[in-house]
Amino acid sequence: MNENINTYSKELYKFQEEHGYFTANPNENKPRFTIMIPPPNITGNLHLGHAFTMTMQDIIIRYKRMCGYDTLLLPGTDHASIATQMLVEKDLKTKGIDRKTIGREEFLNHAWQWKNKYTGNIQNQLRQICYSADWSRERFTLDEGLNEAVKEAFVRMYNDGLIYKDKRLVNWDPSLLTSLSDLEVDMIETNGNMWHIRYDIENSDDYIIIATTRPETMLGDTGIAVNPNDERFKHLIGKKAILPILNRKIEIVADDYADMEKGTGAVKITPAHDFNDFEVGKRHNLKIINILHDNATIDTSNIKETNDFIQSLEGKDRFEARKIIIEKLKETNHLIKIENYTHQVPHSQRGGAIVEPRLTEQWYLDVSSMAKKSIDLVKKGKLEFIPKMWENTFFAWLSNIEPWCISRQLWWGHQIPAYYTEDGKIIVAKTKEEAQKQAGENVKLTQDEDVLDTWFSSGLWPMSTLGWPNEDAIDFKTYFPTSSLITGFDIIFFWVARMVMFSVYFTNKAPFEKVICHGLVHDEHGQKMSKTKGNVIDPLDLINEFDIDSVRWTICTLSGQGRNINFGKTNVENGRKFITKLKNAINFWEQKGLSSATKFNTNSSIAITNWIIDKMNLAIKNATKAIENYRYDEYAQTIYHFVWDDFCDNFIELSKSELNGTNKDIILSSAKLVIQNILKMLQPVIPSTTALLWKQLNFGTDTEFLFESYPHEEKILTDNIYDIDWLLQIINVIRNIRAENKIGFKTQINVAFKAINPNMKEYLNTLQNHTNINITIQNNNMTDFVIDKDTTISIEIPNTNKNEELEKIKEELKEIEKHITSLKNQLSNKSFIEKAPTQVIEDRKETLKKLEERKIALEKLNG
RNA sequence: GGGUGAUUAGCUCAGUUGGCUAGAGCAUCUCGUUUACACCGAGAGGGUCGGGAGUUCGAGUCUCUCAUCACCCACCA
Repeated sequence: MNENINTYSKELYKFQEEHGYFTANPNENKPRFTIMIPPPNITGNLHLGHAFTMTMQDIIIRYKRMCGYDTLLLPGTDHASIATQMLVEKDLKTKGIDRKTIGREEFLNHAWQWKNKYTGNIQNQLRQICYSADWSRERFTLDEGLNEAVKEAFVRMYNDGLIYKDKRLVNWDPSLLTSLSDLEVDMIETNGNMWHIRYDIENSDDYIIIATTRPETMLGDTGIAVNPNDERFKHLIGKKAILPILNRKIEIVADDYADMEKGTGAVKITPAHDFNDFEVGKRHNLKIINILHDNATIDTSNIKETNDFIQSLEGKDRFEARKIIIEKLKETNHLIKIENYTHQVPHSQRGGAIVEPRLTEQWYLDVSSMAKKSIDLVKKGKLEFIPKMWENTFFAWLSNIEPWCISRQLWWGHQIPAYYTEDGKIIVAKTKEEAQKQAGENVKLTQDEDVLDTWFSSGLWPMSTLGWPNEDAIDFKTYFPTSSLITGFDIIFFWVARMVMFSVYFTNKAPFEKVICHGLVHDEHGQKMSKTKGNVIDPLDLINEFDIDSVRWTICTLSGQGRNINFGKTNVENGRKFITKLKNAINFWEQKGLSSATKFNTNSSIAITNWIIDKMNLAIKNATKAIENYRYDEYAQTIYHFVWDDFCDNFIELSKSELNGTNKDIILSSAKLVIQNILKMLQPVIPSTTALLWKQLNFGTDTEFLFESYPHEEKILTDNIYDIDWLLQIINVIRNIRAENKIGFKTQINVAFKAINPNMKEYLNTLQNHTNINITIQNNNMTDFVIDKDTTISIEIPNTNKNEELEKIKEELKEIEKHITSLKNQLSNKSFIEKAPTQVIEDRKETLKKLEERKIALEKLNG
């Protein structure tokens, strides 16, 4: 029992993995239950959030395995194109290597090395948390099969006209030198300035003032927009303004985009560097002048109105140029006002560079129709979100979705299967050979340099990992669509929506039946975990400090339905306490001779064994309901209370006085059954501890314990169930009396007792002898060992001389009277009687009756 | 600006379709080593369920409204 559970856990897992216990078998004639891992990025080690989501998956898989399913928990990792490339580049930089000098191929070698290292770490970590995954089916988003799937998907969608190339503004990361999708851009509130700049009107003394947060973009201004209804500027529409410094003449146009309330009401238009301006420019045929290089330094080559000052800006960083231009505007008296201004500025999610809209040619995927289909699928109930509220989020995003920019100017990823002839013709094909065939033997082809957005391949994950595009693959036929997806709500857009869209498009089916969205891990006070706050908890540290099962148990108890999972070490301490408590309880039974217990037999039972079996049945019922509904917290809580309150505090205490008597074996056999079922119910959550106990108690083999069948409710003769709450009351009252030495205490317990209890007399005698307390039975309908329902037991301790208890009785009387009055009022209310369901009325009457009995009893004691 | 969710005991949270005196864990206080367990046991205190209004025989639960907080989406004048 003192074996180090972490060590044991590793050995057990190793054995089970090596013997293929986690391996799915499509040939078995069993129902299927499949979960795909949300593939972790190979950018680092697993964090606590991963531990949560993976443990939740594993719990349900282990549960289903016990329920007789052929389970598949498919593991794998994601190449995480942009994030990984960034880290590999950074890593190379520390070695003094620049990616551009070593070239694409060499760089990819480094990236693969990186991949192998981190995949290894991740695999080990998953094994350490007992993730019972089918490693024979492990996949990586850049492996051969997935490459095949990605190419197939791309070619098909291209041929269907959904994938196309387009030149338009795109979110550009000037640090990583790649395009980004809308989702990869974070708007961050930033303190900045609003500069008011005067633009003079051509051939006039008049002028117009515009406000901007990015004055350097004026180099690319080709117009000014005012609202057509704005009286202030109506007279200027159609006239030309003179751009300061450059003296470029730009047109003043009327456009609804100009908001009269915002800024000065007049807005400068820079079509090459602002999404809205681009649209305005298109409407009014304004020129597009690009003024930035790809790394966001000033590019003067497109500026016709150049001069020495402009020349001096060439190659300067955008923010430096901003300062210089502001100074110049001050000098020339064009700067009217500087305001402090907080606004949302787009930052790259990776690396944090400020994103610039940039005019480039990129590949886009038109997702509008698959988005619609995906929405329908959920609305029709073919795909269910748990909790349901996330469906709204899903709908909201999909119902106004823009074309998805899928190309990235990176090396690490799926290279786009598009080939160009020398005269610029595009051929899209899965292989170069195929493209060559289409182009003709002698045509020189070069493949598109770009790679695909990493989410393109993860979007295909549930299909590609099972063998798609080969729809006859045995795994695909057997395990697709999968059962449940368990993941954090933060990737509903990035990942879930994309998987649904692709799956709907290619198979007309949802890729899973249910999506379970859990909250994100925060610290114990609900604060986000971050390195700067110093509140990050490493799951491996936790496992070392406590143990794997305590951690898994804690994860289970905390996995509620909320948005935040508040996690503190105290939680794990409590988890460990629970497991210790269970071990101690089992230890008690071992000492009492559990090993010699015979098989539990319904026919030979006594009050307390029936009671505990009844409680056990209730626990099994509630636990099953909870886990079936993915209510991990309720699952854990149900078992917790059953083990701690019913099994330990009450059953053991009740049994103690019986264990020397004739009922010993009956009690031991019921204890054995209960322990077995507790271990089984806990196996999905704490697989190692339960397996070890299973072995040590000689219930069976520990390594195969995970295949034991999940407990079912045990049959009891229904007329033989005892309500022994009163017995517990007696025990506790006596303990309390002894504890507080309350001499002169009188109390009375009403018995709602359903049937014969053959041990009654013996039990009471034992208690009397042990405690020197008088126990008398009132309302004496008792013939020897029978207690009727209305029997009242009173306990009395001699030497009445304290009135502390009398005070308490008086207080309770007051409370009861209040309650009785309110119940009586309710029951005499005509509308209540007419409208309330009969069950409710009956319940109220029953309560009233009980209360009145209690009142009489208390009054007697009160004297 | 649009949306979603939250607000219940000192803290962290449960509370299924409205139904008996609103629960748990932790924390606090009192008492206690009795046949496993001090990683323990017995007990106690602590809540006008964010404010207000409405529907109902009955509201923590449904509707409206206000307030505060969190998150998501959109927005670089």
